[in-house]
Amino acid sequence: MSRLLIASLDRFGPLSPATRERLAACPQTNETYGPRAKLVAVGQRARLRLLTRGLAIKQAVLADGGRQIFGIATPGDLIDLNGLFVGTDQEIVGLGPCEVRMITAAELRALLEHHPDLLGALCRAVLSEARAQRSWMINLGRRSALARGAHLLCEIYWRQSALALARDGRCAFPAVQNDIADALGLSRVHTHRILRSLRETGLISVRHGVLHIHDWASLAALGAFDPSACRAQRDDGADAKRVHQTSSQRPWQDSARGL
Amino acid sequence: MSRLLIASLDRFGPLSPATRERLAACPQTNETYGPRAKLVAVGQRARLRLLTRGLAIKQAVLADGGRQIFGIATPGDLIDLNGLFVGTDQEIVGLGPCEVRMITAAELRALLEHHPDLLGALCRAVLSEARAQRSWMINLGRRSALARGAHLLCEIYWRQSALALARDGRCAFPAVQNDIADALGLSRVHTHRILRSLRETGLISVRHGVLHIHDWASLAALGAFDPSACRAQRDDGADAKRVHQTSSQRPWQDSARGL
DNA sequence: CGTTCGGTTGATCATCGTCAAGCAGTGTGG
DNA sequence: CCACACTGCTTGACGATGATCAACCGAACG
Repeated sequence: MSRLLIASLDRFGPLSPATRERLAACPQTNETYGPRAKLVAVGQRARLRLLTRGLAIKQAVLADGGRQIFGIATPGDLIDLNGLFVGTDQEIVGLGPCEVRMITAAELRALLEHHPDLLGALCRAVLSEARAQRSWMINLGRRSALARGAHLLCEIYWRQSALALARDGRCAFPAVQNDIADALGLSRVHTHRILRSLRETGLISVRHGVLHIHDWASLAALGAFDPSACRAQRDDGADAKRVHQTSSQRPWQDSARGL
Repeated sequence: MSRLLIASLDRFGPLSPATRERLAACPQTNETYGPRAKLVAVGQRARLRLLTRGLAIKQAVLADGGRQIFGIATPGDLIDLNGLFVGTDQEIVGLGPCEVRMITAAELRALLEHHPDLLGALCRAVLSEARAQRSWMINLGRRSALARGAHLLCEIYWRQSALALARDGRCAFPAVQNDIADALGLSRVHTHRILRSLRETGLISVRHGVLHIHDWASLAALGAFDPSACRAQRDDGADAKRVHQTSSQRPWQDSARGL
């Protein structure tokens, strides 16, 4: 039952059949978390933790008690890659209820030793995360508060939409205003005003943890949202011409239904 | 003459002797750039470009003409890792005059195919860059303009200090105020005021491309600077107990002298 | 000698943070 | 069933922070 993990890794580059078989034979453990649970703590080492259900935020708590959110994780994301070689420096906290699938640390070590193409896939995943971080940085550094908010909501929706977790302009977003503030680098009060403004201009509404985007075009324009920054990166080098990308598409959507 | 490249990679985890030999046999080309030259353009693929002299900034130019700087590169940094599998999304621009050493794309491809531990080192380097980006994000999102400026200057100095490129509170920093503004997410005018404030309180001075830090303790406190976020990450796993770390320390300082 | 580039300054205004208070929903214990 | 606390949302008032506009200066350079 490890199709999920294989498919998620396969997004980042073709795995060899041998590696895939070896992964399929890996014993995996499943964990279910309630809302606001800490999925990965600072200092933990990687165990190929795969988020299979729910949304999670990547964050750091600062010495002064503040918090900066670095990004969000959606189903299919590996959330502990930062701990591959040294302990993680960011923690992962679930927004709504979450499910995580993982293998053992020993298993991961053995896998990495014998299957170099797995390391390649992980490397691509890390590069992809770094790219997402740069997009987030642009949001923090170069946009007004209103545009930042619009961009964040676009990303939330777009990423879930790519996983078939969004429909009719609606998707899950069980964050409180405090979370949004810490993601945008704004104060709690001002974040509220931003959201109200977006609501009053008819662009969005948020209720009961569900984000509803009424006017995608205007919201994307306001936030200068560029969907291309969200795509996973496969190797477009020598063997880029393969087209088995759509073969095992989105196998996690079954287990991810029902927000 | 490829000791530089090997040592720079070795920072990120022990390379096998075989890989090291293979790297030593690699033909490398050297390039010299004048100030403000573009070292890596958007869309380029990786060729293991190693910055051997000078400072460079990692940046993106936005659709509206704006610019966000994601970080700075110092000698010993691989500046095109983002292009490992797909084209880079960030460009690298030299501040002062720079030198870059690189291998051919074909060579890199061959290396990666036959030496999995090299991919491991690259993966660590990418993880390290991602961590630096998160530190940068905290600066953008959670600190006041003054603290942001102080933190940036601390990082500039600290990183060069680790390479023996700083002495007596002085180090190279040939950036114009516009660069600093785009690094901090501030306007040009306000950046000037920040710098003036730091100067008038006796913390720093900048003249002729040389940063002079008069009061490190106060500057670090003001910027909440945490040096631990700058260190390279070796594998602290199974084989962490090795102590040959200081063996070939900082071999690039010879070629990096004379800013 | 004019031009360009970068630094510098002041004035003014918009944005955003802080403080303080009230409100609605939810759970809890008496 | 009702007080009570608690959490998160909402609002207003005020002040601090930072952006924008405009102008000037000095050095480097053709």
